[in-house]
Formats: sequence, structure tokens, C-alpha cells
Amino acid sequence: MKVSDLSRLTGTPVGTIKYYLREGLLPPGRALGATLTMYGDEHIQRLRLIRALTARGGLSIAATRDVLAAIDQPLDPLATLGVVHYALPTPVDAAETDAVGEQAPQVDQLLGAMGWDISEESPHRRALAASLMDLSRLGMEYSTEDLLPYAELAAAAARLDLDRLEDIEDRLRLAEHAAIVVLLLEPVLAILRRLAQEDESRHRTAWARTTDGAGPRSTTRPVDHPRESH
Amino acid sequence: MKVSDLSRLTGTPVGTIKYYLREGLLPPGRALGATLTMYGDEHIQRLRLIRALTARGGLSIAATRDVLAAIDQPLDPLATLGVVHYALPTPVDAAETDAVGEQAPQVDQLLGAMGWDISEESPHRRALAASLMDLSRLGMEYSTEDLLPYAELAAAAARLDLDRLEDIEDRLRLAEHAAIVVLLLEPVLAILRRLAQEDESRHRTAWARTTDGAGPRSTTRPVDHPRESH
DNA sequence: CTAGTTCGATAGTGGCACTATCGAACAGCT
DNA sequence: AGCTGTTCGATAGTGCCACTATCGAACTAG
Repeated sequence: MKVSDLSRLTGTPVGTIKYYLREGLLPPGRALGATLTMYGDEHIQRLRLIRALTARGGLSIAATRDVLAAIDQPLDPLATLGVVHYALPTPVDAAETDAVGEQAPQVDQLLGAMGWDISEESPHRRALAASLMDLSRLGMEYSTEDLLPYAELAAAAARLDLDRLEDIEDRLRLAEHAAIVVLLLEPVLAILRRLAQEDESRHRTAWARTTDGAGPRSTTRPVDHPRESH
Repeated sequence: MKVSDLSRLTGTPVGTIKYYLREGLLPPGRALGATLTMYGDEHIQRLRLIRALTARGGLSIAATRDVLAAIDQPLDPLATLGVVHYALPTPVDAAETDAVGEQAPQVDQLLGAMGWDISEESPHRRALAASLMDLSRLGMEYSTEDLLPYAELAAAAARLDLDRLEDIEDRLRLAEHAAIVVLLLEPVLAILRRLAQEDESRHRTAWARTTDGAGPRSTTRPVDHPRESH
């Protein structure tokens, strides 16, 4: 398969393929001469993955390269998940380290309450602290109690994610699938939440109208905590 | 308060403030002369919101302007949520309309199964179809049954979101808070899911090691469906 | 009166993700 | 062998975006 074929089959312009090759996102093909290089099905697959991670997942070329590098490491599959996590961009600029420190206790409190065992150096700690700081500065304080139900939902989602990964028989591409589950399911969940918000708000508005009340009251109930104790 | 003060209090460079004024993200101050324009606390608040939406939420300046415009509409609070939703960027390029159509039946099936009442023109329909298409092309088919538990989690999250909004007493800024809940809680949920994945994968790896099994089995249980029938 | 600030307008910068062009080296066909 | 078209790697250019810098004029505070 030549570049032109690769281009045609994936809908990616030749120039872009060359660019990805230059940037190390695509492994080079087999050069059979100065004007003939052959590519295989793995290039098609990789190209699709690149486009999904960048166009849909919103990753930069650099971040995509990191993720792909993590995928290509022949690591313990679940360890790969960690590497992929670390390769992800978590927008926290250096200037707000102080702000992050301010929220660190609350992050610790939440992690403790959930019984989550999270590495001290996880970038997600900082990212979470930064987001909570934003919310707080905007006048929307979220306490640990406020966050706990969300954390329970996240835990349930994570269990679904890992269930799916364990069912994969193709061990060779497990790392790839892990990255896909982590990254491409994220927009799916975000969209589902927005859809649910639309429906839920419709329901509540209707309720408020028909009962002429001051608005519906909370319909939330405690979420059960499915992992069997700690 | 002068620009210099506004700049100092928010940590935003004067040049950037001027830029936001030009772009219509910040309302102009009260001009008291050719070299003196006064700004108020609402400008501080608005500036913080802009920075949160762009730097944290990842919105473009244009998308931020749309969201802010939605916020400034004196609409029914829950309608505002809809307007905010429509102002959000959903990365689906025109070229993949066919692919979207291919997945449309599955989207309908999911919405039907959840009993969600979603407008036919919602951009989220297309966005979801596009994401499912990506997954399918990458060899990770998600059936309606696979997605349902995620949708249940999303519904639970949406209920939490709206509970919070209903508890807000400051009706004037409700639209603003709605945007914050929709947009800035999104990265929080994403981070929580990643943290949960890290913890869950640690647990499963440990389990697999101690039991010397072929890997842990599913720990998922059915999620209950909290809204009282349809 | 003077030094410094702010105004609006315009132009420039840096980063990113491509995209275009070029000459040389072939490949495939006749 | 000759011709046409493709591909090669390298380099340079493009378009967009989010700022950032500069400028002269107008003003304000001390």
C-alpha cells in the first residue's frame, strides 16, 4: 500500500500523513526505494486512532504522540492505563500553584472519603484542586459532601470502563483499547450528561408548571457505595 | 476602578482586558472622559468567568462569547441551560454527516430506552453519533446495552446538577451558575473518573496477583433507575 | 506645568496544525 | 530506451487563534 492508497482509504490528505510521519505519530513504512514506501493495515488503524484522539478527543499533536508512545510500550496492561493518564493534558498553568495548594486539603479529604489510593504525584490531584479553586472563586463552593455523590458516579463509570477492558481478548492491542476507553468515552459521557440535563430540566419545568409550586424539590437519593467496604 | 486596577485584581494583563472588550466578552466600562473609564465588581466577576471558561473549560473566545450572550439573556432559568448547551462547541465536522446518519438509529434507540425527551435538532445527537462512529471504526462497538449503564450515571449526575441549581437563591445570576455547573463541572467529572480508574485498576491488579487468576471478573451490578417510572 | 496613565486603533507575535512546493529518484508502460 | 506520473524527503509557507506591543492623542493627579 502506497501513501496515496493510505490517503484514499482513510480520507487523510497525503500532506497530513507526511506531517504525522515527521512528527513521529505514524511509524515509517517499509522503504523499498527512493520513491516507494509500503504501508500496512496497522497504518490505517493508527491513522484512524490519531484522527480520533486529535479531532474528537481534542488532544494536541504532542499529547497524541505521548499517548501513542505509552500505547507502544509493552507494559502491564493496567500499568499502561497509568501511563496514558500521565500523558493526558491537564490544563493547570504554573502560576496557580499557590491556589492549588489552597485546595489540596479538600482533595485529600475527598480521596480519603472515597478510600481511593492515588499516587502523590498524580497530575489529577493538581487538576482537581485547580478546578475546585475556579469554582470557589466564582462563588460556587463545592464541599466534600457535595462532591462525594459525583465521585461515586465516577467510580461506577470506572468499573464499567475496566469491565470492558477485561473482556478484550486481543491482548496485543489492549493498551490501545485502554487509551480509547479512557479518552474517547470521555466526550461520550459529557454528551450523555448534557442530554440528561436537557431531559431532566424539561421534566422539572413541567412539574413546576403543573403544580404551580416554587419549583421542584430535590429528587436525589443517596447513591449506594458498591465496592464492598475498605 | 480603572483598567490598571482591574488588571491587578484579576491578574489579567491590560492588553488582554482590552482584547476581551474588543471581542465583546467584557461589557464596556463607564467612560468618563477620553482617558478614564470606570469598571465595577461585575467586571471582576465576568473576567474570572471568562478565564475559567477559556483556560479551564477549553472554550474558544467565540464559544465563550456565545455562552456569555446566553447568560445575559433574561430567559427562563432552565431555558438558559438549553441556550448554553447550544452555544457549546461539539466538534463534528461537516464531512462526516453520512457517518452520523449511520449511527443515528442507535442514538434514537438509546434515547428511547432512557425515556429521554430530546429535541430533534439537538447538536448532541450528532455529537454522540460521531463519537460512536469513531469507536466503531476503531473496533470498539458500543451497543445500546453497553451504553445504558453510562446513561444512567449521566442521568444521576444531571439530577445532582439541577438540584444544585435549584438551591441557588440569587435568581439574577442563575444563568451564570447554570453555565458554570454545565461547563466547569465537566472537567471535574472527567478527573474524578480518571482518579477512580487509577484506584480501580490498582485494586483489580492486586486482586489478580493475590488470587493468581486469569484476572478479576466483573464487579458491576445493575444500576437502579431512580426516576419514578415514565 | 509636568510626569504618568489611559484611550482607541492598528499592527505584530508566537504557537499550532497543517499545506504547498521543489528537485531528485524512481515505477510502470510502451 | 523513452516518457509520464508518482513518491520521496526537505523546506518553506499558510491560516487561524489568542493574545501583545506600539502609538499618538487626550487627559489626570500632584
